[in-house]
Amino acid sequence: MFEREQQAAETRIRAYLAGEGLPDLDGIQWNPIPFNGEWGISTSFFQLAAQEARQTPDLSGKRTPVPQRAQEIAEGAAKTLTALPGFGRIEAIRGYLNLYFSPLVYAHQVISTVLEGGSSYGCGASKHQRVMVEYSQPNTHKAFHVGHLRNMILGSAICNILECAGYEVIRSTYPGDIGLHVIKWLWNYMNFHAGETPPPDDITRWMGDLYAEADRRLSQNPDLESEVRNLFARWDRRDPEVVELWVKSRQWSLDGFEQMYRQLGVRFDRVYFESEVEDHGKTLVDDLIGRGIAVDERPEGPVIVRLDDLLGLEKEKYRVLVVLRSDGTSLYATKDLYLAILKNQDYALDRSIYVIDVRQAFYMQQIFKTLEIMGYPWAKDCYHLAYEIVNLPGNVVISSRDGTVVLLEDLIREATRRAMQIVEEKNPELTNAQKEEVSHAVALGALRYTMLARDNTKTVTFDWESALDFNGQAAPYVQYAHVRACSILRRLEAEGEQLELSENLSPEGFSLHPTEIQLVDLISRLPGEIQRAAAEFKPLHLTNLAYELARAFTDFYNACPVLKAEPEVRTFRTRLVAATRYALANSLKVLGIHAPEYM
RNA sequence: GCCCCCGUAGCUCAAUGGAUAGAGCAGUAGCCUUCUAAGCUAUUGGUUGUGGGUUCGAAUCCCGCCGGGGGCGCCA
Repeated sequence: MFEREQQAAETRIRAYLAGEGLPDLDGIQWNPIPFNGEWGISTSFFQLAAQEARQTPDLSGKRTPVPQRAQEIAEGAAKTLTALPGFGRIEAIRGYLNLYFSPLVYAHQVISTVLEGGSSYGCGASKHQRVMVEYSQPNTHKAFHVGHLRNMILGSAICNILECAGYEVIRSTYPGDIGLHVIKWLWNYMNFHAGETPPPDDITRWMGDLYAEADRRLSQNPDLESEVRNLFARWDRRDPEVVELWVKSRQWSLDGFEQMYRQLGVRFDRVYFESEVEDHGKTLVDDLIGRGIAVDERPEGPVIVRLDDLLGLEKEKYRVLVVLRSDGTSLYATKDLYLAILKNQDYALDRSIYVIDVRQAFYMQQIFKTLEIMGYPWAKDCYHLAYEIVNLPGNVVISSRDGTVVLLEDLIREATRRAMQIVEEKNPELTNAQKEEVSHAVALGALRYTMLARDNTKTVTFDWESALDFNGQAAPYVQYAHVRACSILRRLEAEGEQLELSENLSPEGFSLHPTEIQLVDLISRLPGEIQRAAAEFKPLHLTNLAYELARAFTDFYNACPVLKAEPEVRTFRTRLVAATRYALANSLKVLGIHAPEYM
């Protein structure tokens, strides 16, 4: 945020190094000083000292050790950095050069920047790049369970983060609306549930129940398999009766999904149906055979792409990708290859992100490599954002077959119920509508935060107790800090006070409390952390920052009264509270967590 | 057999190659005439799985080993 001042310091340091005949650095690496209570940036000279030692051989055998030499350089640099605008104290310690900002000057600068940016503080300028994020690939006609949750939460958060960072984001979803599971469902419906419609507020459970029932009937009585095969054949002929029911029941599923998407803050700009890309995928495979990329082993074998052979690799790496079954029916690969092409045709993408669990990592590499071999230059801009799966305690994999599923709607309902209990207890004077709003924000926020506050590569173990734990390092703590900030501002307004948020112009009148400096420091990091989270696809950086912000604000809240402060201090703190509220609200917003004004 | 991921406090997890490895939970002892106690304070807790290497400096990068999980020609 203070590039100008930093630049000035950098120029002076490099001038000093040149004057001393020391090797020049490509650029100076600045880090925040990792101690509380003061605020500044630091750089170290170990690298420089080590480089110097390498360049000039030590003949006497009594050269200064690197750490000590780094300290000498730091001290020398510190001496030349007198009267540096914007900085107060300067110190050289243990090889590090620490430049401390003049707290009030910078605090004002940070706060003003936040208040000007308002609800868009933290977001970056447009990068003029268009990126598609595909996430949520549920099967229609089946249940939605907590295993799907991480994908949706991660995908939607990544979209928000990329958007805030300055990318144009296209959110896409890829429902599995065809296949054996759909036929089974249709068979069960036609034979045992004809004419029924799903309960409007519990569609997905009903759809899932009917699927489970179909599965049960068929496994209990293998003779019925032929009926299902028969129905599949009718579907293949596009029998109008079957197609009509398929369209209608698919819509039920989609309506049910939409209900959950809305609650979870998930939305899409484009829906790609599996049914939409299947035929084109098969045509594409023909094309691949014609071009000699794919080998047609039918009828004895499937159509395959020998990736290692095509790439001339000695050691196995990409192996063999099967792109069409020996009976000519399609596979995931058939469709995924065409889908990738379609996405680029539709939107001329600069990047294409796939949010899919890590078990598909190898498969995704095969797909991208095949696209590269096909000659698509954008293949290198495809990226598989892999995340680890959600397990149940004892490393039990969630499976609808084993009956280990926790339905998403049950989880959301239970979380909301639990949150409502706590709201009733903590804040009974709220209206019923307010309680509803708060418990929803808390429950969904807690679920989202827990999922996002874990590195993508780490498995999540789902258990009810920790999923519904609203204490400690969790969304409600951050939300509560936001509520307190809102509360202070509300009281100021209620006192008839004009919220004096314009520049406070007497920076000499008082000094800042350490909690204020800490808070300002964290607020100033939001734009950088958003860029980092976008670059690394890690919402974790923002859950960390949001929590630290909340904690810093709570410390400030306990240490620094606002309403009862002296007028000048009170004005400063009011501005600081207003800035904190934006920083908290904005970081929660990109995480897809609602920031309530009361709770 | 080959490839990928993980291993940090009793538990769940953090930590751009950088200064004293940090939080939460659980435990113990306290704090509501105060801007909301969904909070705060104090306190306990570590050979960062293990052995080498690179580096001025390694939880972080490289190699080996141990333990756990996942993937590898017609599942999705």
